[in-house]
Amino acid sequence: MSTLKVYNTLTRQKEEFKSITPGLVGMYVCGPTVSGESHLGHARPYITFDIVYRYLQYLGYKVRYVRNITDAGHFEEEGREAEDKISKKAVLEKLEPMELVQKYTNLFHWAMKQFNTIEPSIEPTATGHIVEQIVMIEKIITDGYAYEANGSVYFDVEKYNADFSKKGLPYGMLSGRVLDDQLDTTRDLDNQEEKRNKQDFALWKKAPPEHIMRWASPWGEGFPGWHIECSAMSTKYLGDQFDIHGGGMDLQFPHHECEIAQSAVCNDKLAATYWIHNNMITINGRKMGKSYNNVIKLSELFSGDHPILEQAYSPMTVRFFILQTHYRSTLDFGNDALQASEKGLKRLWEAHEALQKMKAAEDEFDPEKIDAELDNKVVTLLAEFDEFMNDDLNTAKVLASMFEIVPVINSIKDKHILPSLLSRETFVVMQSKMKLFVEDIFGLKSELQGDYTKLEGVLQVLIELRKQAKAKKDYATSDIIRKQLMELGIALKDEKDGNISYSFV
RNA sequence: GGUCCUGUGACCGAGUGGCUAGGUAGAGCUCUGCAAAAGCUUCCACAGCGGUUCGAAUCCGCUCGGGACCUCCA
Repeated sequence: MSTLKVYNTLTRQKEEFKSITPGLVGMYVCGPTVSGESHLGHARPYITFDIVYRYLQYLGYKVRYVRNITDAGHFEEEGREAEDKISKKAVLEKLEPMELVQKYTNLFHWAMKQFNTIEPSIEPTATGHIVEQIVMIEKIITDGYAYEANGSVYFDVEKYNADFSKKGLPYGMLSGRVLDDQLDTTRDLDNQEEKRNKQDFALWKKAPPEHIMRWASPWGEGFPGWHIECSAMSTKYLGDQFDIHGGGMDLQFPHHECEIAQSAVCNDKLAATYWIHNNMITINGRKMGKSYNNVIKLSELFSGDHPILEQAYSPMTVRFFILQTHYRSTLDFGNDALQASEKGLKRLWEAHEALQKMKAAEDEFDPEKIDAELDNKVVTLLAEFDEFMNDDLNTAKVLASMFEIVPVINSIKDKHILPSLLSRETFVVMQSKMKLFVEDIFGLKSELQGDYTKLEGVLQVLIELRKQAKAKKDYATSDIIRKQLMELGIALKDEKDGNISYSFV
C-alpha cells in the first residue's frame, strides 16, 4: 500500500508523511478570529483540515487536533485609528467584548456543525492563555531576541535572523522571503518609531486608555501581539515540535513565519514538521475577504439572503463544492458552480444510499457470470480512493473515481445489469468503501433533519393510492398525487418493477 | 517596486511529456400512460508566439491576461 504524501510549504514539495512519534499525530490549525461572522472563505481551511483529521484517523493515527479561537483582539496596525478590532466593534455595537466574542464563537460552532466537521480535540482561546504568552515573551526577552519599548515588547527580527540562520532556522524560511529584500517595502505603521527595525513585530502591546481588553503584565497593562498566541498554545498542547501546522495561505507570512521564530527562540526547534496551507476561495477571481468587501457570510449562504446569491446553498453542497477542488488551488465561487455541485452531490448521495440499501445475498452472485472487465474496473476505481488521497489529499480525483462508480450502482439498482457481473467480494468492498469515504472521510451526510417516520408512513399511503389509480389507468388521479407532492418538494419516481420511490428535492 | 502563483471546453474544475479526468449545462436515443430518475451515445479544451522532444495542456523562453503575499486577513 502506498503511503501518504503531503505538500510541505516549507520545502515546496510533496513529502512522505512520517509522524514524530509513531502512531501519534499532533496537528495545529489556526482558528477563527471571533470578532465577526465567518464567511465562505473561512469554511475552506476548516473543511480541508477536517478531511486531514479524518484521513489520518483512517490511516490509524491517534490525532490530537488543536484549533484555537482568537478572542483576544489583535491589534490593528494598519490605519489611523490604532484600536483593537474587538474592542472597536464592541463599542459600535454597545456590547461587552466578551459578549461579542461569545456570540461569534457560538456562530462559528454552529456553522462548523452545519458542515459536519469533527470538533478539534482541544480548542484553546487566546484570552485563556495570557499567562503562557507572557511567560513565552519573557523568555524571548531574556534570550535577547525581544526588547521593551514604552510598555510594548517587540521581537528583534534582525538579531534573530543573524543567530538562527546558523541553526538552519532563518527568518523567511517558510515564505521564501529574504530579510534584506524587505527593508524598503514595509509601509509606515503605527508606533513604528518604537521599533528598532521595521520588520520587528509586536509580542505585547501597551493598551491605550480606550482599550477595553487588557491584562496586567511585567510591561504594564496591555494585550498580546498577533502571533504569540499560536506559539504559546501549540507548544502547550502539542509540545516543542509537532507534526502538522495548518492554515490558509494568507497566513504564511507574516503569521506562520513569526510563529517559527518565536518557537525557535523558546524551544530551540522548528515548531512543526509539515506546514500545510490551503488556497483561497475567490469571487470573480478575487480573494474573498473583508478588505475587498466581497464576503458572503455562511449564514447568508445557507439562507440565500445575499444580493449575489440566486438561491440558498446547503452546507453539504458547500462542503462538496470545496472537495471538488484540490485544496492548494484557488476555488472560484459562482452560482453556476454551486448549482452544479448541488446536483452532483445529489447524484452521488442517492447512488450511495441506494448502494447501502442493497443486500449482497449469496445466491445473487455466481462466479461463472462475472464480467471480468467490469469487476476489474470497479476494483481499480476503489483502490484509487486511497491512492489519490495519499497523493496530497486529492479529494477531487477521488470524487471523479466515485462518479465513475455511480453508473455501475445505478445500473444495478435499475436492473440494467445484474449484480452478479461483479464478484461478491467486489460488491461488498464497494459498499463498505463507498460508505467509508463518502461518510467517514469526506464527511458528507444526509441533510434531512428530524424524525421522518410519520411522514414516511403518510407517503406510503399516498404511494399505494397512486399505484391503485395507475392500475385502473386513472391517470388524472395518479398525476394529481404526483404533482401536488412535487409542489411540496417530494418527487415520486415510477420504478421499472412497478414500485414507486420518492426523494426530497 | 519585491517575492510567488496562475491562465483548461458554456460554468466549476483534475491533470505525473505519449493513454476518456469528473461534475453541471447542451444534443440524441432507450425505458415510460405521461413525467422524473436512470442508462447509453454525443458536441464543446488546453491564452498567444517561439523553442526543446520521435511526441507537450504538461518542460524552457517571450508576450498578453488574472491573482496572492509584502498590512489584520482562512
